[in-house]
Amino acid sequence: MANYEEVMKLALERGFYFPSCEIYSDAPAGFWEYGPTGVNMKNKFIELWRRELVRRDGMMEIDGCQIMSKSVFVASGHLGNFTDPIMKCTKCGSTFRADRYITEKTGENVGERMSNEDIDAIVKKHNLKCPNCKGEFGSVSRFNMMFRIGIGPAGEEAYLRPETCQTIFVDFSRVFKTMRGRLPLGVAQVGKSFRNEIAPRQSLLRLREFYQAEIEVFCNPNKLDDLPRFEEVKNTTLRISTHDGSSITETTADEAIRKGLVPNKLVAYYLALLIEFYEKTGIDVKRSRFRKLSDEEKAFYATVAFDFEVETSIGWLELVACNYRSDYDLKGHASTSKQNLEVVDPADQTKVLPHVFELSMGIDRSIYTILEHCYYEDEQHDDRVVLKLKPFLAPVLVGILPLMTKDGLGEKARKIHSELKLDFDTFYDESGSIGRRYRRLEEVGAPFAITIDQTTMQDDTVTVRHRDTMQQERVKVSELRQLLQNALVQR
RNA sequence: GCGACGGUCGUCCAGUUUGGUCUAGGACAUCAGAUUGCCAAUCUGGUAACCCGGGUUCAAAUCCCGGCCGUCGCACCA
Repeated sequence: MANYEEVMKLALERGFYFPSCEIYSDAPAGFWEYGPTGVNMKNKFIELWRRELVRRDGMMEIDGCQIMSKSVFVASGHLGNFTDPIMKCTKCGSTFRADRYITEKTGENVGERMSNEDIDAIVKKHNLKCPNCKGEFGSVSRFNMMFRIGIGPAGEEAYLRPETCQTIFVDFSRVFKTMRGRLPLGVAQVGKSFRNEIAPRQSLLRLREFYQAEIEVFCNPNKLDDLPRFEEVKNTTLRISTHDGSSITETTADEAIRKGLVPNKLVAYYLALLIEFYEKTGIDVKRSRFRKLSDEEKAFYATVAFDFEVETSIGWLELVACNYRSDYDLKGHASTSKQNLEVVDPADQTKVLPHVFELSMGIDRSIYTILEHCYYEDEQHDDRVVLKLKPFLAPVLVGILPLMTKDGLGEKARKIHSELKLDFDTFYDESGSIGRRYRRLEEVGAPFAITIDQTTMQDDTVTVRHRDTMQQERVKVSELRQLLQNALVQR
């Protein structure tokens, strides 16, 4: 079983990801870049997401801006709810969430939206001191996790979006009208989001700038169990856990509804699509769960929430937040923008403000988890490191290796390479021993290596070596294309 | 953001205690050549690093200060 350090080492050595601005000593934490292999794999991950979620369910994909006006975040609640009151000890510098600390110590109810002055007053009244050093607290200040941006010469207030979905909400009305939408309608988006985390940590797992793949399903709240396509997934297994993770119930989607574990068909349907998607990424879904969040854990906009979590070497890792956001967002944007965001449900010609169920996926965390779950040390063969990536996620699909360069094998291999390289991710390598070249390819997860030898010169066949088994078979050059194509389609 | 510990070739490590032979060493990786010709072989040669900035000193990888980053703990995680 791989651990975080081994994955990290592989990522650095093989160009999956590495720290941003690393040649400068003032490079801030929480920013990482994808290298050649990483970006290739990420693109393929997104393509799989498109195939298995967006196309499968007939969703519409948009690509919105990362900088959005202040009003958006007034409406979304991020400017109000996303600012935490913080107080700092003047002596030892320890910082605390003011509202939580006071409530815990005094039982007084301190809302996040209480003014700084009022909170200061409560601190004075109870004569609260720093629990670490008994020092005095300074006055309360605010910490907002959003990055503020000044637009144009006037520095007009705007923000980098803290979640991609806000562009979906503000675009919803136009997309629905112009694309002839019908509820329930999924609107999807891949892009970057930005959060000024206090303590970014563990490379791809908690970033300040990160990729999300979000799906917002707009639905008629009165028809959450009216979903014929639920039949497609009714037998799909869902693993649902209590909020503390103490027990996991494994049931079909159908049964999960009957047992009351999932509130309705719409939610069950999308959880099922999600788990079917993750199964195809190569993540071990037996080590996953949909954890039902308690009221305290839920985001401010969510009424029902499941976190899709996967077990990794550093514990359970949240990959997707599945929130039933009700009409929180559209209502907020409707009232702040003074636009009517209701739509007509053609089935009964009634107007309705759609509710939203979202699948908010962390791409970077998913990439990390795939790497960790696919990392394999083969003890049978000198502890060779193999990334058992699915062919359709592998940065290199096939390595093309002449056994040696003389006797025309090099030319022959380059010819085969040029016939394949436009349609497949290939890697040509003629340097060093054949064994070394095989091992290098395994480390970036290449499922196949084809070797050109003397026999090739006689009968136009090559050996195809399979990454996981190291088995080889002899294949006609003319059949390579079909073989590779089949591997990509296999799911 | 606080505290503890740490930061040397792509990776891992030696050197720091006691400043001087460090013009920074090794292993693996990588590149070139030779050799072999189906599983990290061998030989030869090469590329390649003291996190950044200041200070102390005749002399700093080594000591001091500040910053940045990392790991862990606390806190945080819409």
